[in-house]
Amino acid sequence: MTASRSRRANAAWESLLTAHAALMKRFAAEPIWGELSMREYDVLYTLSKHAEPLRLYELGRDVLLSQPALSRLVDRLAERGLIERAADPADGRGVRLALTAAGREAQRRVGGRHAVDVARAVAVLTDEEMRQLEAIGRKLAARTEPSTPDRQEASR
Amino acid sequence: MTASRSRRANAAWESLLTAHAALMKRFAAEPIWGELSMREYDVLYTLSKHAEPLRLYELGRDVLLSQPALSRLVDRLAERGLIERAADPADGRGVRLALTAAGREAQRRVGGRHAVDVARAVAVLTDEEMRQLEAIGRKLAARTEPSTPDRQEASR
DNA sequence: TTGAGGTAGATGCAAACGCATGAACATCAG
DNA sequence: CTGATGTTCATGCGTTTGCATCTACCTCAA
Repeated sequence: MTASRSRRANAAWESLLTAHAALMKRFAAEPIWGELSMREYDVLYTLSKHAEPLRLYELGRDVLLSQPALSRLVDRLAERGLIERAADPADGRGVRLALTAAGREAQRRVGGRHAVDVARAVAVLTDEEMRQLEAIGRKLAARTEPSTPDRQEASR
Repeated sequence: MTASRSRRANAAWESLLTAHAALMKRFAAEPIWGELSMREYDVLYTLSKHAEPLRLYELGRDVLLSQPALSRLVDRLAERGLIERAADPADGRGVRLALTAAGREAQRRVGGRHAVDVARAVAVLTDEEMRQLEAIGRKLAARTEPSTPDRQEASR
């Protein structure tokens, strides 16, 4: 990897970070969330994308939260009747998480309003840029297998 | 705004969110951070980008953290000798925040290692995509003035 | 079949966070 | 000059988070 390519990569990542922070703040300031925090909405949204119940660790892939924090967040949402926990018949350790009717309704209600704000914020991009961003995000999120396996031992 | 454009905008934003979460997790798992949390590094990095001391609220624009949380994070970094707080002579309310020598050194040490990981993660993109991402991020972060000023009153 | 090692999720606890609010200063109309 | 309003940062307090660890279960070689 050349130095200029590394510099460009870091500039691109910083740009993504800045945009993420700026838009997250803008969205958080919108009066659309009702009694859901953005993180809670994130969990409900992730569940709403899947027809099948999700395992906790599957949720954890999408939500930027530690496993214990996610476990307790799911706790609270279950106590509030928005999520249903069920034991996984195929794996005695696991749980199957699904939206309840109330949870789905809450996700739809908030999600509809949030989508409007997202569309407004992203509207500064051209259609072409939106397509580019979607493609770039997909490539970045795709797990790259460790090209240098000895990185594992490089731990402190 | 057409419905298809809104859908594309939301897909693009979700793609950005997913990439952000995936890469943040990957970076957090790297054994490069020493005694700095990623948020602490973020603050040190932001300060390192500016020659002049920063005000707390200026830091807050870049760091995704509430003002009280940022105030206390700065507290801790100052106690550890990485940041210097000084009263702002031009504004009795404000503080001027700057890296100490130790803070700059810590930022450089961790930043150098982190940049390698960033470059590796972003290397899945072509040069052209890196440029696109940088441009897109810049456009998204640029504050769009409220096109519909009556949104202010639409608060609950 | 068994037991060693791995994985999924829950829990104790200290640290950190967000919300509401306070204190100090700045600004500006009258 | 003065008081009303806005801004900047700090602090009290209840909630949430992360780290370390625990329990329960799964997997698989011997």
